[in-house]
Amino acid sequence: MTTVLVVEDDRAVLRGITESLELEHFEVAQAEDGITALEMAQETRYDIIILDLLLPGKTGEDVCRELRGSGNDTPILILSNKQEEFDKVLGLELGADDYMTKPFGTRELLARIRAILRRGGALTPDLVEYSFGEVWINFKKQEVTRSGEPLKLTAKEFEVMRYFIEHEGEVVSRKQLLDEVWGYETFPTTRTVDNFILSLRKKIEGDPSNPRHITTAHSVGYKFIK
Amino acid sequence: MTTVLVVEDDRAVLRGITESLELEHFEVAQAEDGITALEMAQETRYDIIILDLLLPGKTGEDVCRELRGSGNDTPILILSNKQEEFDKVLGLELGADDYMTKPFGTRELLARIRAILRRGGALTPDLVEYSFGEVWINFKKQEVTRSGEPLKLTAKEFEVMRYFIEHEGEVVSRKQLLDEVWGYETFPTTRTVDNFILSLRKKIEGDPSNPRHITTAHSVGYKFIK
DNA sequence: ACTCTTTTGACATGGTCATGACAATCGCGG
DNA sequence: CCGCGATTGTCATGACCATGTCAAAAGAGT
Repeated sequence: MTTVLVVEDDRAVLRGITESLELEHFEVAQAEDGITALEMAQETRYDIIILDLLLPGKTGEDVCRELRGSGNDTPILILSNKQEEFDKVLGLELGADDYMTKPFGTRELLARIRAILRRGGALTPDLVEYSFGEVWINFKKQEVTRSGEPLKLTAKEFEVMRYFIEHEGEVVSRKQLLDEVWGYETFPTTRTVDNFILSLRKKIEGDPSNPRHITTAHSVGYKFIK
Repeated sequence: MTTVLVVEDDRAVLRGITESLELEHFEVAQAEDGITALEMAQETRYDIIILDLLLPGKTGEDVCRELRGSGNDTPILILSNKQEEFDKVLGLELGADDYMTKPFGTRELLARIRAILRRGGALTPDLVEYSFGEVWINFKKQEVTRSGEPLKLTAKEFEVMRYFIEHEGEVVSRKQLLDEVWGYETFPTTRTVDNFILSLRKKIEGDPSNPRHITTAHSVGYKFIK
């Protein structure tokens, strides 16, 4: 079981991240301030630490530096609100392994976590190619064909598609999609999701009005079937 | 699969190098101090070792000398912060195969790694000549022609082109280009990339406003197609 | 100092996405 | 089996954001 320490003072974000990680079967520990985080990290060995920069008590910067100073080399993924913040920190040779600027979708967060963990050891590689029915998708090349015919997806459509594929056979709610693909701090209406479904169906389904792959789970969400 | 051992105590640099190498499909092992590095090198046979001179525990100099002393002839590429440092070391007949002074771009690092490996025998030769559509490029001679007509690319344009060619068919993000071609310690705005795309298109595309080879992947990056 | 290259900034343009209206469909209870 | 409310399908619209493009500033090399 992979253990993750999430350090984040914004409860909403903390909860969101935790839920997403638990959904992916990570074991999650939480800290809401720098001092607690340090204590926890020194006591327990986590596989990775997700660390917000802006924290009460001690900043994430402090936490990071003190951990490294005490010889702790747990991989750290920094969350910051602005690009510039991290640039500054990077200049200070903080010793973090990666960083993300808010807002971010959970998909990206998970991808980065997996990338970091993969560096340290063994973990499954990223999804590059996938096919179902008459459709072929190559995420690396951002190319899609249906029955051999190339078709165009937008960046976000690729992301939604990827999410569906990674959760093949599961019912995913609109909220889940919004959180995971769009990110916590953006609040489009659920109508937006429907529209992406619509446009995806038009593109990948043979008969868009009788979808076979992206099916509706009424009053719950959608389900992708290979 | 080519294996590389990177020995570097600055995490940011270590991470940068690791990512670049992994992006180029090398298998990367990491060490952050001289002692660990020695152990790893004696236990496993790597195709090449990237070795920072300034290390905690044992200096890169020590590591290099001890390896050679014990009969290990794995190619070594030295990284040093200053020209003088290496000059000193070179006088000591250290037995390294090449060296670079920081800061350096990833392109240069990769070029040197490939050069060293090629000497040893195993690795595809460098990209010397390449053609697509009406365009011929000779990287060694730094010459380009389109429909037989010679045209001039700047040094950086050559590098961007080379990166595109080496990643033909893949979508590459602006960030990726900045990291890989410009090097991880420079932070030009992303506008810079666009302008290089613009100027490359003007030069190599028959109809620059309808690019066939350097295509746009909206909100993601660009893609080179042969 | 001059020239060529690279970077930056400004503006125009086009694509993408979010929203709301309305129609169609579903599920549930009668 | 029918009807009603709730949910989803569908489309048109406008705002916004990413990119195309150019010009000028900054930097590098000679």
